[in-house]
Amino acid sequence: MPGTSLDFTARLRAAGLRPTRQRVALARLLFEGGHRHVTAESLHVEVKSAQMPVSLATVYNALNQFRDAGLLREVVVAPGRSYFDTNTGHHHHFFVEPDGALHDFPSDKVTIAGLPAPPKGTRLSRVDVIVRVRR
Amino acid sequence: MPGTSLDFTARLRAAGLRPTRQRVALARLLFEGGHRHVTAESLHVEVKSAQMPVSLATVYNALNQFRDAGLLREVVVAPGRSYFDTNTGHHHHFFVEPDGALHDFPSDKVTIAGLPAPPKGTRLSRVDVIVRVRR
DNA sequence: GCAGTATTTAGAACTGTTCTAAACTCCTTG
DNA sequence: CAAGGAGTTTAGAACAGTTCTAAATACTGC
Ligand SMILES: [Mn+2]
Ligand SMILES: [Mn+2]
Ligand SMILES: [Zn+2]
Ligand SMILES: [Zn+2]
Repeated sequence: MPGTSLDFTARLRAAGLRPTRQRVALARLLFEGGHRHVTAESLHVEVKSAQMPVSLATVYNALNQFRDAGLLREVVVAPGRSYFDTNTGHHHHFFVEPDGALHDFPSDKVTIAGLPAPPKGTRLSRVDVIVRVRR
Repeated sequence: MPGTSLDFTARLRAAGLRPTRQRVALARLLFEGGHRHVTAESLHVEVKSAQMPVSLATVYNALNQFRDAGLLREVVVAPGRSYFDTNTGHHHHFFVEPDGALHDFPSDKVTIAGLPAPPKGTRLSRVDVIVRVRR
């Protein structure tokens, strides 16, 4: 029976997180469809309107834990608000201002050549490309 | 007499901003040396310790006005804090985590090929490349 | 100099996020 | 199939960064 909470229970356990009612509900919203970009506030609204009340603090806790567990990645594109991205693979973003909408694009067709070497004493961690667009 | 506040007075006036004592002091700190990346808080500390007390609200006002006038550009790389960049030309950034240090690199040696077309109904505004590195 | 508008300022307000500590729940063990 | 205990949730307080308010002050054009 696909789409069941059993999947998420196992997935959370594998990530070292107890599959609580709240985390399973959030994981289902986040992971059962296609890739998503949410903010804490938007996910909180969503989980509340799905007859599944979860406190805002728990939404923040879960997003941070999911990110730390590698289930989500955090995207910083605008001041004062973090996006969480269910697509943890290599990819980049369009950011539509002023809406705040994020759209993925695959990084494998994009070639970035000529990047200088990291500053002395540092190792490369990630390259983010943010293509800002306007209506 | 180079390095005088006269330069900044003229530059502010040209940007449509009255050259007040506070704005001239901030402009001097920002623009008289090489390119810089500051936060409101860091600039506030700096201007205070230069026997030139300016309120934090004024630092925020000035940074936003300088940015709106095209004298600065705002860089968003970390949640909860904005950087302001005196280098308004085309360039990209190394971001050293967890220090929060920003380093410029020129964009003219970097080639980004294969970027997809902007989403329907949007125009390209800017492409930001952030190379995140760790110690 | 004066008038009038722009600017500055301290402090309040606001937003997004984290913290606190008490209540609750999952899970292991007996 | 209890407890018991560690992990989790929660409301609300606290916090950090930023913006707002409205009264005082400083530029500027006359
Ligand atoms: Mn965080
Ligand atoms: Mn701003
Ligand atoms: Zn994404
Ligand atoms: Zn820069």
